[in-house]
Amino acid sequence: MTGWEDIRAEVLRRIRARDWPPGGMIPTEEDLAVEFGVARATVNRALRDLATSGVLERRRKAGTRVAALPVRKATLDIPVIRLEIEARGQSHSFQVLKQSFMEPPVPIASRLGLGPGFKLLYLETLHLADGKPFAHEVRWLNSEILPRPLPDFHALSANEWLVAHVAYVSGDIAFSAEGASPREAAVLGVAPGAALFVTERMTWTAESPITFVRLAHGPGYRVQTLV
Amino acid sequence: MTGWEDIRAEVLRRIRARDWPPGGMIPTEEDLAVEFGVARATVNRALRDLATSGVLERRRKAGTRVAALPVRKATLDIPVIRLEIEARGQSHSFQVLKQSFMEPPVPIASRLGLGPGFKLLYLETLHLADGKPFAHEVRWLNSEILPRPLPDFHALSANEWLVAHVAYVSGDIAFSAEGASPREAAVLGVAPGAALFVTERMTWTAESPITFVRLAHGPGYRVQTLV
DNA sequence: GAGTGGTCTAGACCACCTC
DNA sequence: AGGTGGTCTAGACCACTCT
Repeated sequence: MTGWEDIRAEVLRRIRARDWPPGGMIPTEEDLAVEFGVARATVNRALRDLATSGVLERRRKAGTRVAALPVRKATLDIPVIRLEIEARGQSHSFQVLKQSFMEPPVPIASRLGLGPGFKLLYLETLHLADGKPFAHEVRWLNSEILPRPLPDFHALSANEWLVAHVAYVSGDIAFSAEGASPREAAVLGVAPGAALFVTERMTWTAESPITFVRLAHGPGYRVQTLV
Repeated sequence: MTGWEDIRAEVLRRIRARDWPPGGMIPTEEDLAVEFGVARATVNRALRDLATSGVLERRRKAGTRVAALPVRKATLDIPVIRLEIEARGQSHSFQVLKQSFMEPPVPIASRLGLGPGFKLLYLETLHLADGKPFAHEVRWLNSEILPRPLPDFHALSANEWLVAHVAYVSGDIAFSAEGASPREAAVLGVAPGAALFVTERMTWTAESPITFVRLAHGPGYRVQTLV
C-alpha cells in the first residue's frame, strides 16, 4: 500500500524530525525508490509535489535539498463573486452604477498595452450580499474583441457573461490595501479613507487584453488560504 | 517532440477557440492519447495540471469537462521578509520594539487552541527597507516547544531562526485590509487609520501551535501573482 | 564527463461513480 | 456493471549542470 502520498508523508516526517535538516541534501530518487520498494516514478511524483510547494529544491545533477529559507507557496481560490457570496449562505445581487464608452485613464491603458485614443467599455457595479454592499467593481472591457451581440449588463453580471462567452483567459492578480475614495465610501457605506481590500485583475486572450477589473471590498473581508 | 506541456497547450488552445466550450465534456484520456500519439500517462499529466489550475474538472467515470465557472487557482510565493526586501534591491534591517512573556489575548489563544493561563513569548518587531519602515510585526511564540537555548531575538530575526531551527511546519495565511492603530501609525510613520495590508500567519508542527504572526505593511504594498 | 532529475512508454490494476 | 480517471511499474532516453 505504498503510494506517492505515503512517500511524500514520510519525506515530510523526516524533514520535520530533522533527519534531513534545512539546506541539506537528501538521497537521490533512485536510492529512495530502492529503500521504499517502489518505482522511481513514484518517488519522483512525491518529491516533485514537495518541490512545487516550496519544501524541497531540486536541480538536475545537483540533486535535491531541503529548502533552507522556504518560499512558501500558497494556493488561493479566486471564485466568481456570486459563488463567493453564495458560499457564505447569502444571496448575491448587483447594481450597475455607470456604463459608458470612453478612453481609460493612462495607467490602465498602458497596463493593457493600448495606445492613446483607444476607447473601452466602462462598467461600474456594486455587488450586494443579502442586500448589503459587499464590493465595488470597476471594469474596463475591450469591446473590440468581444463576441456580438453584447448582452444587457444591467441584467447579467459582466463577469459571468465573460466566463461563459469568451475564451479561457490568462491573467494576473494583485492584492493591496487602499483608503476608500469619497465615491467608494458613499457606495459601500463606509467612512472616507476606511481601509479597503482591493483586488485587481487583468485578463488576456492569447494576444489581446480583454478586461481590467478592480474590486474594492469593505471592512472585514479576508482572503484565506490553506498551505 | 510531443511532451505533456505541448498537449496542455493544445488543450488550452481548443478551449480558448471554443472547440470545447465551458461546461462541455472533452474526449477521454485514451482517445486523446491515440489522437496525439502519446501514452495515456502523458495526457494524464497534462489534464491533471489543467485540473489543478481550475481549467478542467475531472471525475472518475464522469469524465473530464471544461470548468463552467472556473474557480481560478492562483499561486502566491510567500517569501521570508528579508528576501522579499532584498529582491527589491533594498537592504533589510529590523528593530525589536518589545519582548515579553505573557498571556495572549483571548482571540489569539483560542485560534492557537490554548487554554487560559497559557503564557507565550511576545515579540514586536519593525522591519526596515533601506532604513525606512516596511512592516510592523507582532508575533506570539509557543516557547514550550522551542529548542533550547533560545537565541537573542534582538540580533537574529525570529522568522529566520525558526526556519532554521524548528521543524518544517504547516499553517494557514490570511490577507486583509485594516486601518492603522495609533501605535502602528506611529511606528510605520503613517496617519492613524491609514489603510494597511495585513498578513496573518499561523503555523503548527504536527501537533502543537508554534507561532502566530501578524504583519502590517504600509501603503503601496502589493501581493502579486501570475496565473 | 558523469550523475541527477525530467519525462515518456506500454501495460496493468484499482477506486470510484454514473448508468 | 462498466467505463473513467488515478496510480504504479520497469525500463529508457534526454537535458541540464556540476565537477
